[in-house]
Amino acid sequence: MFSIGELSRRTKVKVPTIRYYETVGLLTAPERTEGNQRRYDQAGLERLSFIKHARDLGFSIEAISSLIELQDHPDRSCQAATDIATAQLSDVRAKIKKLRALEKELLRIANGCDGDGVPEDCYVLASLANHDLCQQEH
Amino acid sequence: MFSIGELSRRTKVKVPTIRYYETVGLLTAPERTEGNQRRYDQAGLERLSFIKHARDLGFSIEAISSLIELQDHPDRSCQAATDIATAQLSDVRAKIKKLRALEKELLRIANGCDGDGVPEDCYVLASLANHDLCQQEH
DNA sequence: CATAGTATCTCTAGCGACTAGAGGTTCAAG
DNA sequence: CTTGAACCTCTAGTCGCTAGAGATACTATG
Repeated sequence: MFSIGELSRRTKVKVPTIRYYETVGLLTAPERTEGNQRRYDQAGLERLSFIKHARDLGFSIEAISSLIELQDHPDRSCQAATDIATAQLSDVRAKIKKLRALEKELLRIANGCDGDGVPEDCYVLASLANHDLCQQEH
Repeated sequence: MFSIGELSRRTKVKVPTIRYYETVGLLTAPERTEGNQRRYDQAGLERLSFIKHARDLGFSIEAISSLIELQDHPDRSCQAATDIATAQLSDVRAKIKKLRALEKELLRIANGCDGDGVPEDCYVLASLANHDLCQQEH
Protein backbone atom coordinates (compact mmCIF):
# COMPACT_ATOMS: atom_id res chain seq x y z
CA MET A 1 0.00 0.00 0.00
CA PHE A 2 1.42 3.32 -1.03
CA SER A 3 0.44 6.96 -1.28
CA ILE A 4 -0.56 8.95 -4.34
CA GLY A 5 2.87 10.58 -4.35
CA GLU A 6 4.57 7.21 -4.46
CA LEU A 7 2.25 6.08 -7.25
CA SER A 8 3.08 9.28 -9.10
CA ARG A 9 6.81 8.63 -8.76
CA ARG A 10 6.50 5.07 -9.96
CA THR A 11 4.31 5.78 -12.97
CA LYS A 12 5.58 9.27 -13.82
CA VAL A 13 2.00 10.51 -13.84
CA LYS A 14 1.53 13.75 -11.91
CA VAL A 15 -0.49 13.67 -8.71
CA PRO A 16 -3.29 16.00 -9.91
CA THR A 17 -3.54 13.95 -13.07
CA ILE A 18 -4.07 10.78 -11.05
CA ARG A 19 -6.87 12.47 -9.14
CA TYR A 20 -8.26 13.70 -12.43
CA TYR A 21 -8.32 10.16 -13.82
CA GLU A 22 -10.28 9.13 -10.76
CA THR A 23 -12.89 11.87 -11.22
CA VAL A 24 -13.45 10.93 -14.86
CA GLY A 25 -13.76 7.26 -13.96
CA LEU A 26 -10.57 5.93 -15.53
CA LEU A 27 -9.28 4.88 -12.13
CA THR A 28 -11.53 3.38 -9.51
CA ALA A 29 -11.48 5.14 -6.15
CA PRO A 30 -8.83 3.48 -3.99
CA GLU A 31 -8.93 2.75 -0.27
CA ARG A 32 -8.36 5.60 2.15
CA THR A 33 -6.49 5.96 5.39
CA GLU A 34 -8.22 7.07 8.58
CA GLY A 35 -7.15 10.58 7.62
CA ASN A 36 -8.78 10.31 4.17
CA GLN A 37 -5.66 9.87 2.10
CA ARG A 38 -5.59 7.55 -0.90
CA ARG A 39 -3.71 4.27 -0.59
CA TYR A 40 -2.96 2.23 -3.71
CA ASP A 41 -1.99 -1.39 -4.26
CA GLN A 42 -0.32 -3.31 -7.07
CA ALA A 43 -3.55 -3.48 -9.08
CA GLY A 44 -3.89 0.30 -8.97
CA LEU A 45 -0.30 0.68 -10.11
CA GLU A 46 -0.85 -1.65 -13.02
CA ARG A 47 -3.98 0.04 -14.14
CA LEU A 48 -2.36 3.46 -14.06
CA SER A 49 0.64 2.12 -15.99
CA PHE A 50 -1.74 0.85 -18.63
CA ILE A 51 -3.44 4.25 -18.84
CA LYS A 52 -0.13 6.08 -19.00
CA HIS A 53 1.11 3.90 -21.80
CA ALA A 54 -2.08 4.28 -23.77
CA ARG A 55 -2.04 8.06 -23.30
CA ASP A 56 1.57 8.17 -24.47
CA LEU A 57 0.40 6.39 -27.60
CA GLY A 58 -2.20 9.09 -28.09
CA PHE A 59 -5.35 7.17 -27.18
CA SER A 60 -8.14 9.40 -25.91
CA ILE A 61 -9.54 9.03 -22.43
CA GLU A 62 -12.68 7.66 -24.01
CA ALA A 63 -10.78 5.03 -25.99
CA ILE A 64 -8.89 4.04 -22.88
CA SER A 65 -12.15 3.66 -20.99
CA SER A 66 -13.31 1.23 -23.64
CA LEU A 67 -10.06 -0.72 -23.46
CA ILE A 68 -10.30 -0.97 -19.69
CA GLU A 69 -13.84 -2.18 -19.94
CA LEU A 70 -12.61 -4.91 -22.25
CA GLN A 71 -9.98 -5.86 -19.70
CA ASP A 72 -12.58 -6.06 -17.00
CA HIS A 73 -14.92 -8.21 -19.09
CA PRO A 74 -12.84 -11.05 -20.52
CA ASP A 75 -15.96 -12.56 -22.01
CA ARG A 76 -15.93 -10.05 -24.84
CA SER A 77 -13.94 -10.52 -27.98
CA CYS A 78 -10.52 -9.09 -28.54
CA GLN A 79 -11.72 -7.74 -31.85
CA ALA A 80 -12.99 -4.60 -30.19
CA ALA A 81 -9.57 -3.86 -28.70
CA THR A 82 -7.91 -4.39 -32.04
CA ASP A 83 -10.44 -2.11 -33.69
CA ILE A 84 -9.64 0.66 -31.26
CA ALA A 85 -5.91 0.25 -31.82
CA THR A 86 -6.39 0.20 -35.58
CA ALA A 87 -8.50 3.34 -35.46
CA GLN A 88 -5.78 5.00 -33.44
CA LEU A 89 -3.24 3.93 -36.03
CA SER A 90 -5.28 5.47 -38.85
CA ASP A 91 -5.58 8.61 -36.84
CA VAL A 92 -1.84 8.81 -36.32
CA ARG A 93 -1.19 8.17 -40.00
CA ALA A 94 -3.63 10.87 -41.06
CA LYS A 95 -1.89 13.31 -38.74
CA ILE A 96 1.50 12.40 -40.14
CA LYS A 97 0.29 12.91 -43.68
CA LYS A 98 -1.08 16.32 -42.87
CA LEU A 99 2.03 17.37 -41.02
CA ARG A 100 4.29 16.31 -43.86
CA ALA A 101 2.40 18.59 -46.21
CA LEU A 102 2.73 21.41 -43.70
CA GLU A 103 6.41 20.72 -43.34
CA LYS A 104 6.97 21.14 -47.05
CA GLU A 105 5.02 24.32 -47.16
CA LEU A 106 6.68 25.83 -44.12
CA LEU A 107 10.10 24.94 -45.43
CA ARG A 108 9.33 26.78 -48.63
CA ILE A 109 7.93 29.76 -46.79
CA ALA A 110 10.70 30.00 -44.23
CA ASN A 111 13.45 29.68 -46.79
CA GLY A 112 11.89 32.00 -49.34
CA CYS A 113 12.75 34.96 -47.18
CA ASP A 114 16.37 35.40 -46.21
CA GLY A 115 15.57 37.71 -43.33
CA ASP A 116 16.71 40.87 -45.05
CA GLY A 117 14.33 43.55 -46.05
CA VAL A 118 11.27 44.97 -44.37
CA PRO A 119 7.99 43.06 -43.80
CA GLU A 120 6.16 44.55 -46.73
CA ASP A 121 8.51 42.58 -48.91
CA CYS A 122 8.80 39.60 -46.59
CA TYR A 123 8.15 36.30 -48.28
CA VAL A 124 6.84 34.74 -45.09
CA LEU A 125 4.13 37.33 -44.73
CA ALA A 126 3.37 37.39 -48.44
CA SER A 127 2.97 33.62 -48.49
CA LEU A 128 0.61 33.63 -45.58
CA ALA A 129 -1.43 36.40 -47.11
CA ASN A 130 -1.74 34.64 -50.44
CA HIS A 131 -2.66 31.00 -50.48
CA ASP A 132 -2.14 30.88 -54.24
CA LEU A 133 1.60 30.90 -53.64
CA CYS A 134 1.35 27.51 -51.98
CA GLN A 135 2.65 24.48 -53.81
CA GLN A 136 0.11 22.03 -52.45
CA GLU A 137 -3.09 21.62 -50.55
CA HIS A 138 -3.29 21.80 -46.79
CA MET B 1 -19.30 45.81 -47.57
CA PHE B 2 -20.57 42.40 -46.59
CA SER B 3 -21.97 40.55 -43.62
CA ILE B 4 -20.25 38.11 -41.30
CA GLY B 5 -22.04 35.24 -43.01
CA GLU B 6 -20.70 36.32 -46.39
CA LEU B 7 -17.21 36.66 -44.93
CA SER B 8 -17.60 33.19 -43.46
CA ARG B 9 -18.57 31.75 -46.83
CA ARG B 10 -15.69 33.42 -48.62
CA THR B 11 -13.00 32.42 -46.11
CA LYS B 12 -14.47 29.12 -44.92
CA VAL B 13 -14.10 30.29 -41.33
CA LYS B 14 -17.18 29.69 -39.22
CA VAL B 15 -19.17 32.67 -38.01
CA PRO B 16 -18.63 32.07 -34.26
CA THR B 17 -14.93 31.66 -34.94
CA ILE B 18 -14.78 35.03 -36.66
CA ARG B 19 -16.43 36.63 -33.65
CA TYR B 20 -14.02 34.73 -31.43
CA TYR B 21 -11.05 36.12 -33.36
CA GLU B 22 -12.43 39.58 -32.78
CA THR B 23 -12.74 39.09 -29.03
CA VAL B 24 -9.14 37.87 -28.73
CA GLY B 25 -7.87 40.77 -30.81
CA LEU B 26 -6.83 38.94 -33.97
CA LEU B 27 -9.40 40.84 -35.98
CA THR B 28 -10.10 44.50 -35.40
CA ALA B 29 -13.74 45.32 -34.74
CA PRO B 30 -15.40 46.15 -38.07
CA GLU B 31 -17.98 48.79 -38.85
CA ARG B 32 -21.57 48.13 -37.84
CA THR B 33 -24.93 48.77 -39.45
CA GLU B 34 -27.59 50.87 -37.75
CA GLY B 35 -28.90 47.61 -36.37
CA ASN B 36 -25.53 46.66 -34.88
CA GLN B 37 -24.52 44.03 -37.40
CA ARG B 38 -20.90 43.68 -38.53
CA ARG B 39 -19.98 44.85 -42.02
CA TYR B 40 -16.61 43.88 -43.50
CA ASP B 41 -14.58 45.27 -46.37
CA GLN B 42 -11.77 43.92 -48.55
CA ALA B 43 -9.15 44.62 -45.88
CA GLY B 44 -11.10 42.55 -43.35
CA LEU B 45 -11.38 39.71 -45.84
CA GLU B 46 -7.67 39.75 -46.51
CA ARG B 47 -6.77 39.75 -42.87
CA LEU B 48 -9.04 36.83 -42.11
CA SER B 49 -7.65 34.92 -45.10
CA PHE B 50 -4.19 35.46 -43.70
CA ILE B 51 -5.29 34.18 -40.29
CA LYS B 52 -7.04 31.19 -41.79
CA HIS B 53 -4.02 30.23 -43.82
CA ALA B 54 -1.70 30.56 -40.84
CA ARG B 55 -4.06 28.52 -38.63
CA ASP B 56 -4.21 25.82 -41.28
CA LEU B 57 -0.43 25.71 -41.12
CA GLY B 58 -0.67 25.20 -37.37
CA PHE B 59 0.46 28.60 -36.15
CA SER B 60 -0.92 29.49 -32.72
CA ILE B 61 -3.14 32.50 -32.19
CA GLU B 62 -0.25 34.12 -30.38
CA ALA B 63 2.16 33.53 -33.24
CA ILE B 64 -0.37 34.93 -35.68
CA SER B 65 -0.77 38.01 -33.52
CA SER B 66 2.96 38.58 -33.79
CA LEU B 67 2.89 38.10 -37.54
CA ILE B 68 0.05 40.57 -37.91
CA GLU B 69 1.89 43.09 -35.82
CA LEU B 70 4.82 42.75 -38.19
CA GLN B 71 2.51 43.37 -41.13
CA ASP B 72 1.18 46.48 -39.49
CA HIS B 73 4.63 47.83 -38.71
CA PRO B 74 6.67 47.61 -41.92
CA ASP B 75 9.56 49.37 -40.20
CA ARG B 76 10.54 46.17 -38.42
CA SER B 77 12.76 43.54 -39.92
CA CYS B 78 11.48 40.49 -41.69
CA GLN B 79 13.80 38.39 -39.56
CA ALA B 80 11.16 38.12 -36.83
CA ALA B 81 8.61 36.68 -39.26
CA THR B 82 11.12 34.16 -40.55
CA ASP B 83 11.98 33.17 -36.99
CA ILE B 84 8.34 32.47 -36.23
CA ALA B 85 7.95 30.38 -39.38
CA THR B 86 11.14 28.48 -38.61
CA ALA B 87 10.00 27.76 -35.07
CA GLN B 88 6.73 26.46 -36.47
CA LEU B 89 8.66 24.25 -38.85
CA SER B 90 10.69 22.75 -35.99
CA ASP B 91 7.51 22.17 -34.11
CA VAL B 92 5.93 20.35 -37.02
CA ARG B 93 9.03 18.24 -37.50
CA ALA B 94 9.14 17.27 -33.85
CA LYS B 95 5.50 16.21 -34.04
CA ILE B 96 6.14 14.13 -37.14
CA LYS B 97 9.03 12.40 -35.48
CA LYS B 98 6.97 11.51 -32.46
CA LEU B 99 4.04 10.32 -34.53
CA ARG B 100 6.23 8.10 -36.66
CA ALA B 101 7.43 6.30 -33.55
CA LEU B 102 3.83 5.89 -32.43
CA GLU B 103 2.86 4.61 -35.85
CA LYS B 104 5.47 1.85 -35.65
CA GLU B 105 4.39 0.86 -32.19
CA LEU B 106 0.69 0.88 -32.98
CA LEU B 107 1.24 -1.14 -36.10
CA ARG B 108 3.03 -3.76 -34.08
CA ILE B 109 0.36 -3.76 -31.40
CA ALA B 110 -2.60 -3.83 -33.77
CA ASN B 111 -1.15 -6.58 -35.91
CA GLY B 112 0.06 -8.69 -33.04
CA CYS B 113 -3.48 -9.66 -32.22
CA ASP B 114 -5.54 -11.16 -34.97
CA GLY B 115 -8.82 -10.44 -33.26
CA ASP B 116 -9.48 -13.98 -32.18
CA GLY B 117 -9.51 -15.01 -28.57
CA VAL B 118 -10.73 -13.27 -25.46
CA PRO B 119 -9.22 -10.09 -24.01
CA GLU B 120 -7.16 -11.82 -21.36
CA ASP B 121 -5.05 -13.16 -24.19
CA CYS B 122 -5.38 -10.10 -26.39
CA TYR B 123 -2.06 -8.77 -27.62
CA VAL B 124 -3.40 -5.22 -27.80
CA LEU B 125 -4.31 -5.21 -24.14
CA ALA B 126 -1.17 -7.05 -23.12
CA SER B 127 1.01 -4.57 -25.00
CA LEU B 128 -0.64 -1.61 -23.38
CA ALA B 129 -0.32 -3.17 -19.96
CA ASN B 130 3.35 -3.91 -20.39
CA HIS B 131 5.58 -1.23 -21.78
CA ASP B 132 8.51 -3.65 -21.89
CA LEU B 133 6.97 -5.25 -24.95
CA CYS B 134 7.55 -2.04 -26.89
CA GLN B 135 10.26 -1.96 -29.50
CA GLN B 136 11.24 1.66 -29.03
CA GLU B 137 10.85 4.71 -26.88
CA HIS B 138 7.80 6.93 -27.02
C1' DC C 1 5.62 13.47 22.90
C1' DA C 2 5.97 17.92 20.50
C1' DT C 3 6.99 20.15 16.55
C1' DA C 4 8.35 21.11 11.93
C1' DG C 5 7.99 20.38 7.31
C1' DT C 6 6.29 17.87 3.62
C1' DA C 7 2.44 15.53 1.48
C1' DT C 8 -2.10 15.21 1.04
C1' DC C 9 -7.06 16.71 0.82
C1' DT C 10 -11.04 19.35 -1.75
C1' DC C 11 -12.48 22.95 -4.47
C1' DT C 12 -12.41 26.29 -8.04
C1' DA C 13 -10.54 28.41 -12.03
C1' DG C 14 -7.60 28.56 -16.07
C1' DC C 15 -5.31 26.98 -20.54
C1' DG C 16 -6.11 26.96 -26.16
C1' DA C 17 -9.13 27.37 -29.74
C1' DC C 18 -12.99 26.96 -30.46
C1' DT C 19 -18.29 25.09 -30.40
C1' DA C 20 -23.12 24.96 -28.87
C1' DG C 21 -27.14 26.87 -27.23
C1' DA C 22 -30.50 30.33 -25.33
C1' DG C 23 -33.06 34.17 -26.06
C1' DG C 24 -33.57 38.28 -28.50
C1' DT C 25 -33.10 41.62 -32.77
C1' DT C 26 -32.41 42.90 -37.67
C1' DC C 27 -32.32 42.27 -42.36
C1' DA C 28 -33.98 41.12 -47.17
C1' DA C 29 -37.29 38.93 -50.13
C1' DG C 30 -41.88 38.52 -51.62
C1' DC D 1 -46.04 44.01 -43.99
C1' DT D 2 -44.90 39.64 -42.92
C1' DT D 3 -42.01 35.79 -42.75
C1' DG D 4 -37.88 33.45 -41.97
C1' DA D 5 -33.09 33.41 -42.24
C1' DA D 6 -29.27 35.65 -40.45
C1' DC D 7 -27.55 38.24 -37.00
C1' DC D 8 -26.66 39.90 -32.01
C1' DT D 9 -24.73 38.95 -26.98
C1' DC D 10 -23.94 36.01 -23.33
C1' DT D 11 -22.84 31.87 -20.94
C1' DA D 12 -21.27 27.32 -20.68
C1' DG D 13 -19.16 23.23 -22.57
C1' DT D 14 -15.31 20.63 -24.98
C1' DC D 15 -10.43 17.89 -23.86
C1' DG D 16 -6.89 16.75 -20.83
C1' DC D 17 -5.01 18.42 -17.84
C1' DT D 18 -2.52 22.31 -14.62
C1' DA D 19 -2.32 25.81 -10.94
C1' DG D 20 -3.57 27.74 -6.79
C1' DA D 21 -5.96 28.44 -2.21
C1' DG D 22 -6.73 27.00 2.19
C1' DA D 23 -7.15 23.19 5.26
C1' DT D 24 -5.71 18.66 7.17
C1' DA D 25 -2.65 14.46 7.69
C1' DC D 26 1.46 12.04 7.91
C1' DT D 27 6.40 11.34 9.18
C1' DA D 28 10.97 12.32 10.82
C1' DT D 29 13.68 14.41 14.21
C1' DG D 30 14.70 16.56 18.91
